[in-house]
Amino acid sequence: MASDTVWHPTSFRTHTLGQIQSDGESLVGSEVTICGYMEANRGKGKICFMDIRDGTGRVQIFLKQGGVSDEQLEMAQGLSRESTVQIVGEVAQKRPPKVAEGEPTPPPTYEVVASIFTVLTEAATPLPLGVTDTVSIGLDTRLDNRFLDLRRAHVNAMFTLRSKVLQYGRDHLITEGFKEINSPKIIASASEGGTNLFPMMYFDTPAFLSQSPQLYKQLTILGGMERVFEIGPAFRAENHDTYRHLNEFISFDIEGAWMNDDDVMCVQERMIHHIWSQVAEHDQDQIEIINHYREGQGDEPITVEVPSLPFPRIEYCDAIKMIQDAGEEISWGDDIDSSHCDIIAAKYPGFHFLPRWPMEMKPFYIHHIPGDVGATGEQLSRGFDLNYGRDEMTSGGQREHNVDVLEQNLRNKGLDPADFSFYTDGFRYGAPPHAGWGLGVARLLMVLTGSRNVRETVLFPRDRSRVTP
RNA sequence: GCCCGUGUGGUGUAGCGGUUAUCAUGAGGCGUUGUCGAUGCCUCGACCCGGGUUCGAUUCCCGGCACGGGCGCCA
Repeated sequence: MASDTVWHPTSFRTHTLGQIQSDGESLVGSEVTICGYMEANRGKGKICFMDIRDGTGRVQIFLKQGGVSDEQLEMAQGLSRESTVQIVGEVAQKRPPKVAEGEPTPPPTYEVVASIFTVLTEAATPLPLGVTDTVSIGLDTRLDNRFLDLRRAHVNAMFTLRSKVLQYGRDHLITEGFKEINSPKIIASASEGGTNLFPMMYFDTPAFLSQSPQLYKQLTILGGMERVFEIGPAFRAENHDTYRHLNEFISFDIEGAWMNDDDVMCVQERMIHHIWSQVAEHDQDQIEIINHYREGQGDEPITVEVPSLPFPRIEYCDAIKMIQDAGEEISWGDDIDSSHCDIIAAKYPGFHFLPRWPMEMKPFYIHHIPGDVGATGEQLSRGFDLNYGRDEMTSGGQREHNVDVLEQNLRNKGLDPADFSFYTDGFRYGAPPHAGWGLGVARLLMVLTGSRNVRETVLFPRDRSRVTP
């Protein structure tokens, strides 16, 4: 729980469980009203111990005959796990658990001795998945029952970290003068050829779900906003089905005026450095929760290693050579696929940029400097990727700001400039050189949390076969 | 879309041409208990669907569906 959070009392509780854990000493003897999910209950007969959990922590409730009514005691003892309860009671120091000879005495912890016990809602049994059970659970079962899966400590920690990552990234960009924007997600035409779009009807007009804020963030730059960013959804109707692809994902996008590809790569590495530093400084508790779970599963613990700056830059030409030297069949102009990325990742296991891709492989809006050619004399672009290990995190680059070149690029891709007039018109009245990138939030979270599947880091993932819940 | 694999209690698993279908977790009951991975005893709960081979199929074969892994695709 963030120490600077102010938890105001609500109609249902005077204190959070986190407050009782952390401020227990000063609360001893005072009456509190608390709420939570019942995680476990022990004891029959004259007493009952109950562990309850809310979004901030866990506390033990002690119920005894005479302390609460017999009816309430019986209800507590027979209550199913994950039922929600409300307790009025007095904070007390827990009796320390028995420790083996020679073991250090644990620090004092606090419990609530109940005087009024109320069941808010009773959970059905059996649970579709055990919130505290140690058995592992298939991802499909978890996603079908995400509302329960999310109650598991390490899953909750993952999404707490996700929130923090977005917060730190946002904070950093704001300190560099970026302003947050929102662009439309219902669009009339493709942002470019290639990617498949989800079609829809916008009243009587055919329309699509947006695959990228690309063209809109550029129009905002042309409008003089100088530096902008957006955290929003992108939709792609691709038939891919892998651990790292989804059909709806959250993209962290920036665009800045008077910048080239090198400049925005620097923005990106500073931002990632800031996020990792902040997590390492403030969120070790969440990392430890995840590691506690990983330990139980026999997985290596994760560590937040703040990457050093600058990130390595491996230009496309050098990457191709590196792959060829490893004995792979690849030639200039080929895409660098996952198995090739493994070769690069062997030498550069962390974050690394891959700048200067061939112009013919990049979309029409990417800038190129005429005469800036690769080893084979082919035109290079000012587009780049950011990878972590084998996985692509980001695509970015400097954008073409000359409208004549832009229209020629469209024609070179077999597209009709007339279809993009809503976009190209923005360049006719003075356009600053500018650059930007789009970062996959879920993929970044995979790196941070050690997840092996992107679905783990998305609350309700949308893949080729899943639209519910 | 292609290739490979898997489908067994609520959950996660073991196993087999004829079994009382294994274990863990869970659920229900009784007892004990300032417990804390509560505990002792008892009980409950499963072979994805359809077809075929066979005296007999959860097991073998075919099809379907679902899921997993890999690839392709992908700003």
